[in-house]
Amino acid sequence: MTRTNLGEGDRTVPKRTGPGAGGDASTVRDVAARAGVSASTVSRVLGGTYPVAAATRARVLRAMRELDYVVNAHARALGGATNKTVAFVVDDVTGPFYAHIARGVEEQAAAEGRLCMLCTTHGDPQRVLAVVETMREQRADAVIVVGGAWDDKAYHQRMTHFAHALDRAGSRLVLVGRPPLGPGVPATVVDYDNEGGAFAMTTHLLSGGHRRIAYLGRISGLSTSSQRIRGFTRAHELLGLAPDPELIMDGAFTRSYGYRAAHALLASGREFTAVFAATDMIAAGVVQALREAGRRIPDDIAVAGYDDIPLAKDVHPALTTVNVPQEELGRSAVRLALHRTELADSQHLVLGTHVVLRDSTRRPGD
Amino acid sequence: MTRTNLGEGDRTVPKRTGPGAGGDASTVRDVAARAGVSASTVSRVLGGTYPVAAATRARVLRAMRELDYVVNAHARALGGATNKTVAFVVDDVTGPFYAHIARGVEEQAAAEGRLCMLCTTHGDPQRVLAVVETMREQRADAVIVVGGAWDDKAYHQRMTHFAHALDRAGSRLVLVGRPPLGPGVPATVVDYDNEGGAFAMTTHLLSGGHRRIAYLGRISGLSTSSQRIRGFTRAHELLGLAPDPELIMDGAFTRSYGYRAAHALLASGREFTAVFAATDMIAAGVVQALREAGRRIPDDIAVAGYDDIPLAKDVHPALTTVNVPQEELGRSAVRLALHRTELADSQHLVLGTHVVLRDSTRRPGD
DNA sequence: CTGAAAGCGCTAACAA
DNA sequence: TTGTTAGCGCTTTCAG
Repeated sequence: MTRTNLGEGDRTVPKRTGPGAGGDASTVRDVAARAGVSASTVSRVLGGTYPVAAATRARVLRAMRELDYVVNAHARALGGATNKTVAFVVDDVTGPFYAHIARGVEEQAAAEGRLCMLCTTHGDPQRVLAVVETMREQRADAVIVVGGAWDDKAYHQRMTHFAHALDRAGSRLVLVGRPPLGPGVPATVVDYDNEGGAFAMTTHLLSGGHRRIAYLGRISGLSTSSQRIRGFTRAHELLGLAPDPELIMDGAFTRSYGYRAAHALLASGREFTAVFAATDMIAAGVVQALREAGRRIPDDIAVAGYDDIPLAKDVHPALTTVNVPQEELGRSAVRLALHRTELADSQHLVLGTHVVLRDSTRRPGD
Repeated sequence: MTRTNLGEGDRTVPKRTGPGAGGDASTVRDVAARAGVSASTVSRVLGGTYPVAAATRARVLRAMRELDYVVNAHARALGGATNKTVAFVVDDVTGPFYAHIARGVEEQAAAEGRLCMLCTTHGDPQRVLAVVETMREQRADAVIVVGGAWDDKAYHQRMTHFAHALDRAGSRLVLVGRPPLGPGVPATVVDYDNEGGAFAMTTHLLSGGHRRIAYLGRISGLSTSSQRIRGFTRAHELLGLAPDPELIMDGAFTRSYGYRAAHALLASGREFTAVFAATDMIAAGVVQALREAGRRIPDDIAVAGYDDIPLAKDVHPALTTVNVPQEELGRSAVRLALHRTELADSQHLVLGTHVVLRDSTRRPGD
């Protein structure tokens, strides 16, 4: 409450250069002085990787404790090239899908002795570019960018440029859930089988007897979307069928979009017996809309999602969905970025996906 | 695919000191040389806050572009005291509650021109301590710690120590959703009205005619819990009632705990007409268990949660809960840490909470 | 085993 | 308006 300006009584308070000022942390030299050694010796104790007499080391350690010394990470980073930092660039931490990838990234980073910088871009390509640039300034060991890529020429070029720039600086660009930038571009890609998942799910629905399946999601611009659509279409074709273009609805990856689209679909009078939502979030909106309209799930209409976020289990009925190994994506991203001895300069890892069967597509009798 | 080792053709590739090596970014001096000026001039162009002849500036800017120059954030931070960085320490980004606070922190940090470092501690007090120490090394402008505090003497002392150490270094410790460390400790506290929310919710249930309300949550050790219990109890006392200790179940803040506890409660044969879950996560588990047991919500048993995470709307029936302004908590934390001119050294901000009425407690006829 | 000296890349006096 | 000179705190040769 009241400030004790009487001071002096405080233990372990290091030298106060000027009165009142902040930013007066103690340095190696302070420690050295107190321990009666040179700065280099203190540094050697800090590093640990050098022979120092036990007695000396003890004196130094004590001095450090007494002065409450902590190294200055910046000074340290200035000498060496790296900051022991991994940057994580994502649209929005609030989405469970990204949050789980973030967890994987953070955990692996911690396991590898790296700190994790988090930046969000709110779906703005310009901000992605800006943020990656900032990470170059920070000399991050790796820059991990998650989320759909934009089909924009200039954007693509800038990212390619960053990939080269980071590479030159001994760092690494990692793209998670995005298509590669192209051959020869030094970037690691960690992806999951988007098309395969969509294919498997569509096959599951078709084999359940569904013939008119609505697809709800964001169609254009995002690479993720086109892959899922391709799987959706391919599954149809394998049975000599073709999806009805009228049932493919373009929108956003949000709950509210699913809600609105489902209502619109019902209002349109178009027939359909199943909905394949491009994300679980969309599916949750769909479920709500169908329930409000008095349609039973899965009896009247089956609903399937994509991603397998925790929400899928909370929706009622529980959502059949495509599992994406989110945490593993994050972990792999860090691991590959930090140890890229193995493969060539352009690594490309694709993790598997699989259908998780729950109640929202269960046929009566199953 | 194949590396073009023919090189030399590459435009804008800066000087390569040794062959093959990484970490050869260009520096102010490189730029200066190329632009035919001194390093200071380049620095002035970088800073912007200093008169430089238009022609000179143009030459410098061009040189920077040609060399693909980016400042070294560490070198810059070494001069000044700060890294323009805010640290965010949290149990687990995967929880929606924390994720939303994280979003607030990240957004406000970005708005204030700060980068955001993310660290997770997985409920381990030791890791909190370690992480805060690391953030001291990073010279973060602010260290924001979120989540329940532990009633541990040594832990408390260490945190108090860090508060002083950070303060001395011109930085700031911010505690979000935790009790203050004590008077005179230079830390900012951003909290929300835990007790008030629990009180309001309990009052709501009592006024709905419920007399035997079960409370499920983590009771011991965490400050958050005891405050909520206090509100729960106080609401009873106001009506001359007292909660039945048999209905207060100690566990964890997880979905699976809610699920297990609800089943156990039913199996125990104890009577109750409402469940007040300490978090929405717990409530989700409770809802599932009750549904499995064939109890109707809210007709047989009413369920209420706490936090108002998005999940509350997805559960069926939608969850009555206590809204906590998560993003605002995060934003306030950053804002207060960065501009703490106003109040005394020990700031304490308490944000309000309020009951959000949904279906899970709706009485027939409401 | 320890100290002295140089320098990482940048900024900020102090001159010119 | 611009250049010169000194460090910021640490690591790291190179001597001793």
